[in-house]
Amino acid sequence: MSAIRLLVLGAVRQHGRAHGYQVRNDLEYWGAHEWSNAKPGSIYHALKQMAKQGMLIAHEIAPSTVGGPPRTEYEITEKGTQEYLTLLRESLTSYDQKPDVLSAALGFVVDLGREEALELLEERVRGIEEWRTAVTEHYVPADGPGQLGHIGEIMNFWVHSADSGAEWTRGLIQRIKGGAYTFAGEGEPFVGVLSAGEENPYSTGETHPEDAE
Amino acid sequence: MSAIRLLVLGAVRQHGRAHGYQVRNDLEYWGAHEWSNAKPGSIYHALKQMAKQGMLIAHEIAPSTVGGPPRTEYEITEKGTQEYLTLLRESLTSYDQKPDVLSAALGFVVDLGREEALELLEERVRGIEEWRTAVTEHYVPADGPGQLGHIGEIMNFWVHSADSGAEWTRGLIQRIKGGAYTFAGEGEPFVGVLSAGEENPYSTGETHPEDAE
DNA sequence: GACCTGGTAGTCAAGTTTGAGTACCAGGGA
DNA sequence: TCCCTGGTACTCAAACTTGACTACCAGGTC
Repeated sequence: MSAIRLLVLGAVRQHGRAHGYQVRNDLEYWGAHEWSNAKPGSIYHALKQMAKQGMLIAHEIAPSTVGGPPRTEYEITEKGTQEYLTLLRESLTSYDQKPDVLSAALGFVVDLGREEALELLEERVRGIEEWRTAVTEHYVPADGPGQLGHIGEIMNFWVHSADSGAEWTRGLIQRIKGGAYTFAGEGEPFVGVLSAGEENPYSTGETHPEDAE
Repeated sequence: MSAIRLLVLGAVRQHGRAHGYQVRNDLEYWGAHEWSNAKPGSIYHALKQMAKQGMLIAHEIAPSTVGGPPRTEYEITEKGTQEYLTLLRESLTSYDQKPDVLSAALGFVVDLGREEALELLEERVRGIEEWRTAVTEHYVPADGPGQLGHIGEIMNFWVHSADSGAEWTRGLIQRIKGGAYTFAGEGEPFVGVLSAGEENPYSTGETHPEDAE
C-alpha cells in the first residue's frame, strides 16, 4: 500500500472541501513530496479514482477568480472517512518497511484518541519484534550464520532497521504517554493545512495555527 | 528508482544466460520477494523492457523438456553490464530511504573491488550526513522546534532513520576493512544462484556453493 | 504594446506494478 | 482411467506512477 491515498484523504478531510491544487499544496507544505510519491499526477489520479469509488464527491466549479482552468472540488464521504481511519490505523500498526506510509500516518495520528494511538503503536512494536524473530530464525538455520557470505549483510541490514524502528516507536510512545501533542477530543486541534489565501509555507518561516476549518 | 532492474540484471549476469523463471527463483532464494517488489509480473516486464532497450538479448527456446510453455532465455549485453554497474554504484551510494534498493545492492556488492566498495559506502555516509544537516536546518527554523506540533515527529523519524542508516553503514565499512567477504579479483567468488536442476532453496536448509557458473 | 515570468490548475502518454489468471505436463491416488 | 495436486513458465488487464506538458491569466518590463 502506498501513502498517497491516506495523504489525499487526510488533506481533503482537514479542509472539508478541497480541489486538487490545494491538496497538492498541503502535501508540499508537509514536505510529503520529499518522503513520498506525492507528485501532481499521483494526487490527481488518486482524487479521481477515489471519487469513482465513492470515497469522495466531485463538484465541478466555474473557472476560479484567479485564472486558470476550471477546478474540481472534492468532499469526503462517510465511506471515505471510514477508509481514511482504516488506512490510518493500518499504517500506524503494520511494519512493512515503507517509511512513507508511517510518515503519512504520523501526520494524522492526532485524529485518533490518545489511548487508541498508544495501543496501535504498541502493536506496531510487537509486530516488529515478531517479524525480527521470524526472520532471524528462518534465515540463520542449523549451520549457523556466516554460511551466507555477504548475503548475510542483507539480513543484518533488515534486522538493524527493524531494531531501530522499534526503538524509535518506543520513544514516541513515551512522549505520547508523557502528554505530548493534542489528540482527538482534547481541545483545539493543531491545524496543519493552508487555508485559502494563506501565504506560502516555509518561505515565511512561521505557521498560522489560528484558522480552524 | 526501484530495485527490480538491478536484481534482474544481476541475476541474469550471474547465470550468464537465464530465463524468467530462473530469475524469479533466484530472487526468491535471496528473499527478495520479501523486501522488494520482485513479483512475477515485474520480473517478466523488466526482462522484456530491458531486452527492448538493448541491455539483454532474448533467445527463443523450444518448449522445455519438463513441460510448460516455450521459454525465452536472456543474455546480458555489454550495455546491460554497464547499466548493471551504474545501478549498483548508485544504489550503494545514494541515500533515498528505499531499503529495497540498498538490500539489492548489498547482494551484489562483491562484484566491485574492495576499495571501490569502501569508497562508495563512505560516500553514502557523507550523503546521509549532508541530508541530515539540510533537513534539520530547513525544518527547524527561527522559532525553534516544538512549533511544528506532532508534525515534528515526522522529521524526528526521518532523522532517526538516517542516523541509524549511517551507523549501520559505518559498521559495514569496518567489517569490509577487516577483510570480510570475497570481492572481485580476490579469488573464487561466492555464488548465490541456483544452477539448473539444483534443489529448492531454504527448504533444505543448506546452500550449495560448489557449482560456479 | 509585446514579451516574459510566475502562479494556478490540471492533463496525458508512457512506463511500472499488482494480482489474478493461463497453459502445460507429471505423478499419484481411487 | 479419471481426477487432482503441484511444479514450470509465462500472460494479461487494471491500477498506479512518472515527467513532461498544456492552458490561462496577472503583473512587470523594455
